[in-house]
Amino acid sequence: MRSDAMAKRNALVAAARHLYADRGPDVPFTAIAAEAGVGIATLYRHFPTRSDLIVGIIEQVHAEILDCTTRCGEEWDSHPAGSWLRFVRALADLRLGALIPQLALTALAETPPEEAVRLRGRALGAVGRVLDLAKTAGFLRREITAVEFSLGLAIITRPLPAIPFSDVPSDRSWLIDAFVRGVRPD
Amino acid sequence: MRSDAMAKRNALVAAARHLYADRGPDVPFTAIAAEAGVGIATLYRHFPTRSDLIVGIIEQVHAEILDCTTRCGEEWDSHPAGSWLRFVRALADLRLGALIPQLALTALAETPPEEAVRLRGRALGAVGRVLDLAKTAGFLRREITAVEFSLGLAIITRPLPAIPFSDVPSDRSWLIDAFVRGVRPD
DNA sequence: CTTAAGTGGAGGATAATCCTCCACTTAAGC
DNA sequence: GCTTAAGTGGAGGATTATCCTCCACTTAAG
Repeated sequence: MRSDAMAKRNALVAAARHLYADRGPDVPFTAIAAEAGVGIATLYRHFPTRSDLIVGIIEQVHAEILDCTTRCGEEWDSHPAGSWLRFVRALADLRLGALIPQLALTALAETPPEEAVRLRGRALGAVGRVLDLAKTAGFLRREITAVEFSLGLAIITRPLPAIPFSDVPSDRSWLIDAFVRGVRPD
Repeated sequence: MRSDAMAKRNALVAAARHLYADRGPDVPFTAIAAEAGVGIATLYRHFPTRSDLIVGIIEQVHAEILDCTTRCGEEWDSHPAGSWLRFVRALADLRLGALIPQLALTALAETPPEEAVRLRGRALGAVGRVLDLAKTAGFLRREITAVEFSLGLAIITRPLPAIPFSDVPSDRSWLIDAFVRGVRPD
């Protein structure tokens, strides 16, 4: 693949991820191409279908999740409590919630992209290993599974549509902290 | 208003509320009319614009919120802890989250319907009064506001699109319970 | 310099919803 | 019953939006 083509491919994934989070699952292809600063034909060349594009995003997110779990595993022994909090916050920062409708889309596609399913499985496994550490350390109730935990975090970081009531807080770190406290054993 | 007209109006609000929760903010008018078992003309007669329909839903939800706060206030003195838990769960059962995109829609409308703004204010006030009881009783951190609390509950009860991974749990009461624990003072 | 990979964006094809219009139905009062 | 005005259904033209192909043009890389 030519180097300029690769750069544009990456720009497209980034643009798509950003717009999906911002505007929901129906962003027109033209908007994604425009955001990436390329023509529509380029988008179609790299990602013939929406599914292909979403798989591209999932690959990127998958790599970031593995980063989080790896870093957490390395830090764990020296500062378990700090590691745990950082891990949850880092996972929250990935804004997994923005992907919820996209995951639904891929899963509902005629041909469920097995690449996406594989990556999902690996990410859940890695998160599960961190959760085991947390359970042993007493930071997390034993009955909470990796799917539940990740989905919970995704739900509370899911982007809201713009709600122009001035009193609606945009910062959600208090909710994430409440989540961390709420999943602790009594 | 003729009695049959009134019945159809109510059916339309119920149908719209149900479909909005199920299918998101873009449900076509034809689907709402069909769900309510009436013709499109009837929908347009009662609710000339989408905003009117949404205000209708908000009126219904508003009444239900006041029910919750009133009941909670009456029970409070005999069983504070039980009242509090029931209140939060009842509020969660209203699935306020399903309204999030609709609220955004009304607020973004050219003419923000002041009726909706008024009802929102009253509901927030009533919830705030219950939260004050809870703060005094030590169930809730003092710094959490009525808007934050309601939004938090809305966020965690917001409907997910259908995600056909068999391991995704549909029950969310564990999240609500974690929320209740998470908002307690240390 | 050559050339094949890569690109842009106009525009026809397709799809979906909106919302009006008017002949028909029915509740409710007499 | 009968009258009548409120209420109703749903077909279909108007409008809007996105999809996705096509081909002449550009450019990286040897």
